[in-house]
Amino acid sequence: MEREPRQLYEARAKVAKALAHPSRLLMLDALAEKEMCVCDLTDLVGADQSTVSKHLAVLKNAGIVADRKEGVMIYYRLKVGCLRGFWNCIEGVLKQNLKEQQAVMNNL
Amino acid sequence: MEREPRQLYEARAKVAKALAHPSRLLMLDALAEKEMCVCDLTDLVGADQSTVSKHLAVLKNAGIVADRKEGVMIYYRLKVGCLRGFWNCIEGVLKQNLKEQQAVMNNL
DNA sequence: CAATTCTATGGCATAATTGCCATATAGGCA
DNA sequence: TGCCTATATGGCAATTATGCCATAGAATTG
Repeated sequence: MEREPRQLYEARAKVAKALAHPSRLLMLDALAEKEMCVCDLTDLVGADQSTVSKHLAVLKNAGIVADRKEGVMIYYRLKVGCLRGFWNCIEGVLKQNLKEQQAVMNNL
Repeated sequence: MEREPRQLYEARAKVAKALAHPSRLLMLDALAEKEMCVCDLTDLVGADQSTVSKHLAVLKNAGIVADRKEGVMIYYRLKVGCLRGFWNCIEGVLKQNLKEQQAVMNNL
């Protein structure tokens, strides 16, 4: 039962950190449908363009998205297909937690 | 194409934040095999016991682990089954990224 | 009860993240 | 060339995360 090297967990943590922000998760959800330029994503998120640009840099650096230049605009696209299923599973668990908590409240 | 409410992304971000630390990921990997007490996890991680306790509180608060008291000891167990598959997928993507980067380096 | 062990919490210093402003860079167009 | 648009980056202040120490609480044992 060898534990895997610390390096692996730092790599994973980098990905998890990139996911750990509501605006970035919102953008990823949008990018799951189609690629979008920074201007589109800026409208979507409703933050300063420089802020969105930095968020995208985080996602790109983590390997979660890729970009493509077309004229002046830069289009970002999702590179990872595991997110939808992952969040479905997580949300299932959290919903179950809620039910259990409510059951406790009701003295079940 | 309604976007889901901001609340959802904050809930997801909370889970992602809980995952965003190498020590916590190491513990989760260990807990995937069997439940462990705080003392076991403290040995595993090699940090101060109070630090490990706080990490566990983060995981518990995010709904990722649950605990059980037995005498003086508190056993933590994994509550979420999606992690193994998620990291497999992520690591597959990252490995692919590496290959592509190397190909670029070799002027393919 | 006293002593010991296991775990959680408060407090604090350090480090990392976040978001905006200002500015730089680059492409498109007159 | 000059101007406009789209994007990225530097810098800074405010917030949040991290980790250790000291300590508190709870169960066990003598």
